[in-house]
Amino acid sequence: MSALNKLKIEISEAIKKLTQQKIDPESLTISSTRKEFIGDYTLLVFPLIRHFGKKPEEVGQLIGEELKSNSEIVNDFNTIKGFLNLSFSPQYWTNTLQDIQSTPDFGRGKAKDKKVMVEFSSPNTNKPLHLGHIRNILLGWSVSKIMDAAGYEVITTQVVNDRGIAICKSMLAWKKWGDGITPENSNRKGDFLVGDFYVKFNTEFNNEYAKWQKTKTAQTIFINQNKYENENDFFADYKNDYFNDYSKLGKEAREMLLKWENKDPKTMELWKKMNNWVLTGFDETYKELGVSFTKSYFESKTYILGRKIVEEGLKNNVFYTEKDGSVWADLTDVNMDKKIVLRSDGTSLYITQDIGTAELRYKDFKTEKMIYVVGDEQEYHFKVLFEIIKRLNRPYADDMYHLSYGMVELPTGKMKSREGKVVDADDLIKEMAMEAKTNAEEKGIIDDSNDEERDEIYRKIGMAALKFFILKVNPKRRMIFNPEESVDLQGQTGPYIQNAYVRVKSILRKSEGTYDLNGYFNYIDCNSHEKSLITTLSEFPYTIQQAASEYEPSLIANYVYDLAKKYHKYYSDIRILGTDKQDARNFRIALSHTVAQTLKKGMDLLGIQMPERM
RNA sequence: GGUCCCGUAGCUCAGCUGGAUAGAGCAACUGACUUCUAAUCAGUAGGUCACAGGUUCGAAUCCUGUCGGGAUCACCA
Repeated sequence: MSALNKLKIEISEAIKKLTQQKIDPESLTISSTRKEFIGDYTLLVFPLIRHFGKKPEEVGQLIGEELKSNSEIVNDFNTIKGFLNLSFSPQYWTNTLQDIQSTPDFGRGKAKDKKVMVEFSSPNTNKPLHLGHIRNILLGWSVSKIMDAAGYEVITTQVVNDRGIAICKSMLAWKKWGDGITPENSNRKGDFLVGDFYVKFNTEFNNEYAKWQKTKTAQTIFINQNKYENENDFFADYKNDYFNDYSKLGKEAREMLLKWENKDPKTMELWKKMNNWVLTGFDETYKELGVSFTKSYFESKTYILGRKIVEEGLKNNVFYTEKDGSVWADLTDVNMDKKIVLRSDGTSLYITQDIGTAELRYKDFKTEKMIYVVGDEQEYHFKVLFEIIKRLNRPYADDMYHLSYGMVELPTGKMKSREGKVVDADDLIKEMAMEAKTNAEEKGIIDDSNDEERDEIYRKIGMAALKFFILKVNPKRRMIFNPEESVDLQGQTGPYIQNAYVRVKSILRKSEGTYDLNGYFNYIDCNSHEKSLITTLSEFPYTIQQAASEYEPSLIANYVYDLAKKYHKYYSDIRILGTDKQDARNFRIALSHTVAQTLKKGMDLLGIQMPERM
């Protein structure tokens, strides 16, 4: 990039010389020249013609001649219509490669002296992590890596929803039908075991509900409403009311929640036990995914937070009290509704909790920037939350962002964990590694390593396929995930990029001791592949900054793919080691080496590891 | 109904602040491994960028409207 900036300044100086007009170098549009034309970079002259009062081609000609005689970088040019194609001096390319190669942390932004918190995952403790969580976790982790590379200090957090009616359902079912089963005595992973009972509860509840629907009470209720004509439609919609008003199981679950809130010792004991099963299970899954958290927050400890801030806000007229004692924020002046922040009985809500958690995190880490990775169904919630925090005048209020992403659906429709209709994260991870293995065995590759090493490689390949598949698309898009078909190992995929890296590693192994990574500085014979690779390499820092400012891992994914693609092409077109000229050989190896390093760094930003061979 | 997101090749997706003939991958068909790893490369075919207007020298990109898909609008989380 620095060379491009230099070029822009040279151009603006040339324009000044020719027209006496000052032009902001940043306003110039320069892009790499399309391969159909001769040149390396292209300046768009259309926006400049008004300063000259001449035709685009004449303007291009004038600027081109000026650059050719005075610029350090440009040594030739041609104009086509309003496009000024500039060719760079041979030395430019070796210099640029040398710059990149000699910068160990190439790509990293300057330290920004600002802490950013990324919250992601945030699971419930009543069931295992599934495909939906995977998208959330991968996005969150990648964004945190990107922020880090862009120069922020990053804190990763999750808020574990370990309380409420859902976990009580699992607890109740375990008590009723569990017969003392544990992860240890059943050899079932803890989060799955608890999830089994969540499903069990719902199955039993549905049975109970189905029976009840035939009773006189139920039929009377159905007849007395006039919204639904169809009985099934009505009862589908009435489920929640049934749970709260008539269900025996519902009543038991609510009683359990009440006991929990009153800290009944036996209930607390069971709750702690089952939560631990789940959390231990989650940790394993996180480890498999390669993610970790600076700190985990638990709702059981934070759900009362925020009330104090609400009281403070009441004094400052951010909120007002209704007649029944409930507390509200009136956001109608910014086109939002009124929002309740404290119930009439004084208890807090989801939003109250979020206000409190944000404050707690600020106290813990002094994070002035907060990113919440949460599904797009909560967009309105976060809009409201951010507005309220702004009105409360918190120090972190100005830099809060909801990274919202679309739902992951199966070909059969939405996932429903209550019905057990999900793709579990663990299963998916295993399947991916299996597929990588099958694929490799069919091809008969990876021979010179032992079983353990091989399994590790398959795991890396499988995870790369999965992670890349999810991260390469814009988060806002909904995605339909077909477990059988979605994740390829060929083409625009994680393994494709790993393969480019592995090819370089293989070359380096084969040629060890026969090259000098610094022995090419006078080499001036770059071909078009090499120029294109160097250009792409030099865009890495810019891509990171852009990905950070847009919270967009897909930009990195596309960048890395582009670089790998160019390298594969280069590799098949030119034999890296097939030259006797020492400086050419050094140059090609150094270039390959730098590409490999950049691929590795880029993939790391996606949370993807590189194997040394595959 | 209000607000927000999405709509680009049969399928999955790129397309940066408007710029040259809209690009990849998968699937289909052709070719290339005695030569640095073929999880690769080269090629053929596949497009009314949902639709209609507008702004501009120039629009997939910006604006308005329409259509289609989704989300959301709780004293649930």
